[in-house]
Amino acid sequence: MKKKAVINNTSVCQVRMQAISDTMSILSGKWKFHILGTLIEGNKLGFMDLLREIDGIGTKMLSKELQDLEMNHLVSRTVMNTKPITVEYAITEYGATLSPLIRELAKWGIDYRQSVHGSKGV
Amino acid sequence: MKKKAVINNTSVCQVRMQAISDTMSILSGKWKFHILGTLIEGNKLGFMDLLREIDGIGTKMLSKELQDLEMNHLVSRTVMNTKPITVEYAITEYGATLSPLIRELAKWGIDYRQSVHGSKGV
DNA sequence: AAGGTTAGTTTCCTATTGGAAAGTACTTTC
DNA sequence: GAAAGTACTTTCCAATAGGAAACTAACCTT
Repeated sequence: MKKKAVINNTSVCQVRMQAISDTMSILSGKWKFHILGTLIEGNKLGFMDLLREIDGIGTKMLSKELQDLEMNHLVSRTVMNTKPITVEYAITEYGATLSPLIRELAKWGIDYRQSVHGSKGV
Repeated sequence: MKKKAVINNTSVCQVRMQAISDTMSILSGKWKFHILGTLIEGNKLGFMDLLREIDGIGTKMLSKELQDLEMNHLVSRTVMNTKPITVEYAITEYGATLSPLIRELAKWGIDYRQSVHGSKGV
């Protein structure tokens, strides 16, 4: 008698799995959450602002990740006609729908630190 | 006059950034959320069960990711003394604290699909 | 003309990720 | 004794991710 997978064979679970893959592929990489988080905090930031805010990121990654996020309509890019050209990056209305997710992410990380340092060993 | 980073220089934001890094490093990789999601759905699953449930994963990755999750106390591993040895993997109480995060992740992914297919273009 | 600011791009290189396949080890069933 | 099931580990390889540094390019200030 062959045992069959029964727990996640329902279409509900298939959809759930797919949904998690979708979200993670859009938000993949080391910097997406940091960029989004920063833009949610401080609306409208220039390229150099972001470079300064996000500790450790380089121009290549920042540029590439911003393009990804723009392509997915999570971030808007506006070229201003200022003296030395500046660009304003901002979170879009759609991008702002990620706020609860990012809040959960940060919340869990903070609780994690506390559970590790507060009591030793969780 | 040098402009300084002002938006995220507060300790609150530093902590937030660190928290996001922590969470993401613990849950990094292609499969962690899938494994956790599956274990949250169906409590207590064997290695082979997980292999069948999680579409596309191989033995190497499943084994490695389970070890990671076990090390972080998110998943428990119990060797049963059955005829052909079986191992029961289950979500821990601590691992279950990730439920809201995973729920948000899935929710956003589902909404994303709808926003792309429902109306074209977000 | 030199140097600084903005906003990137390009190149080169290394480290990590992750998949396929085969191997290990033990036990039960045919 | 051969096959099949459990649960892995190991090896080998290819693709991707990501960092450092240099470079482009336009404009302004001194």
